[in-house]
Amino acid sequence: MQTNLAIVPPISGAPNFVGRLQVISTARDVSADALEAIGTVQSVRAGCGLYAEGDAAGYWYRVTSGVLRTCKLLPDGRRQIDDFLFPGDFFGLEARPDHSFAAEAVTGAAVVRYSRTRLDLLAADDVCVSARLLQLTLKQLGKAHERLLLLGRKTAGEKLASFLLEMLDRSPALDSIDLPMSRTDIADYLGLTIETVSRTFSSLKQNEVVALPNAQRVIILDRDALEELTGDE
Amino acid sequence: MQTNLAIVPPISGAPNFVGRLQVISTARDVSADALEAIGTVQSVRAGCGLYAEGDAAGYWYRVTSGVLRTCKLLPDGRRQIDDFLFPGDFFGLEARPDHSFAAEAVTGAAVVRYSRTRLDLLAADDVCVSARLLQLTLKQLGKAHERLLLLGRKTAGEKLASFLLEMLDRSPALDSIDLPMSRTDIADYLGLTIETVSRTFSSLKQNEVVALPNAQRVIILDRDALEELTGDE
DNA sequence: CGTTTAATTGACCAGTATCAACAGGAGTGG
DNA sequence: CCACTCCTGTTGATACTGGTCAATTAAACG
Repeated sequence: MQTNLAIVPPISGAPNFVGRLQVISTARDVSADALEAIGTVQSVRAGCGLYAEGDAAGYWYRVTSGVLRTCKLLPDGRRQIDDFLFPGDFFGLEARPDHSFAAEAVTGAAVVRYSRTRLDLLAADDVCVSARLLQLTLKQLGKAHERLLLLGRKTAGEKLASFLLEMLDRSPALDSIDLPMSRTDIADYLGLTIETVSRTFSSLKQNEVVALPNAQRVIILDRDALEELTGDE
Repeated sequence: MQTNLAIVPPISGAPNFVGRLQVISTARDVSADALEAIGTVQSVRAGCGLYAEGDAAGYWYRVTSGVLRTCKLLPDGRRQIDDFLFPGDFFGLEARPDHSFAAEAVTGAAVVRYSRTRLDLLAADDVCVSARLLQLTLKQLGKAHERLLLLGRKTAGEKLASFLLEMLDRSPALDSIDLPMSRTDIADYLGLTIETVSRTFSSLKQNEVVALPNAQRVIILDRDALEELTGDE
């Protein structure tokens, strides 16, 4: 899917770590300026890991381009994707000293990373920074709770409908989506198998709720129907 | 199960709101003191709601006694319990101006509540407070992610084993649990039905992993076996 | 083009849900 | 004190959603 996939192994079990660093500074206000001053750019190839579960959580990240995923694994290989991360999203800040989940690039991606210790110093100094961190974390918590309901109580059809509307929200287009992730990723995000995801897509196509010119592209034909199908009224 | 259940309707759909207020102050350090100074005690009867989904999120709460639950509902009545809250736990802080989930008492309970606006003022003033808020929120986020894996990828047996070990951690005893919540609550916490929860309990009893003198009491006979059964090694 | 990988589709199966009956306590009233 | 009722939990029979295994198609890459 990506031109560089052949160079580095895109296996999620043991991802490669690739990066190149460079200082940037995109000032907006005082605290944003202070924050940007400690950030360095890092790029990750498609399929590569940024960090693994259990790695030291020394940095906090913001996506500048591309898409990443955070995920957890059970010892027997079952996987749960916690979140897909799009440009503008933050991730990697955790309560414990090491990461409780892995972060991997879905497509080629670039992130800005901030040293956790310097971030803590900044937060200790500037109330605006700490308030912003809290706000962002609370937003993530709210999203996680929404997903608990999805995973615990929704049917396959409701899960996929919710997913498509979520992706549509993040899509530049109003009525179409270009899915950057594979069916396997979607399945592991929704707590389903790839076959069920595929079948549910086919059913949406059959019922003319969406059109599927190819596996990546989704054209929303009937947004109202899709919203009905989410289960949350 | 509770003596006052007959007095107030314990229906989760439309919970009653009962409370009584009183200023307290349990100082430890400067910021804890400042925090406690703005807290008021409120008590909630078993089965009653503290707030509903959609209510203004004007307060932040800490449990002092009893057990509560936070939950979300789908329009057709399906319910997902986000968390059970025990003494010492905090809840109710959210990104948006109103609550995205309801909070209800499982048993008779007492909470301390802090005005959100006064909390924000305190956090803006005292870096210790904001750091503590962030730390607590990050811890909650970590727990939510753990639960995503449970709901998305674990089997009924693994879910119940994980649940029992979680409850054991919070239990005063080392090898027994007194479950404060009903089978329905456990089912809605684990994304199962009450029948499956009951059957899985019976199977654990059959295999002599636990003993069940009555529906509330669980005696752990084989902790190692229970840990094996969680799926996360 | 041939090769490889991802996605779809089909047949069948299993885990969990659903529906229903039954058992065990707790509270109520005679 | 003993039925009687109500409520919660357990157990059984059966159904169905979604999983598993396998074959096929489609797309990507050299």
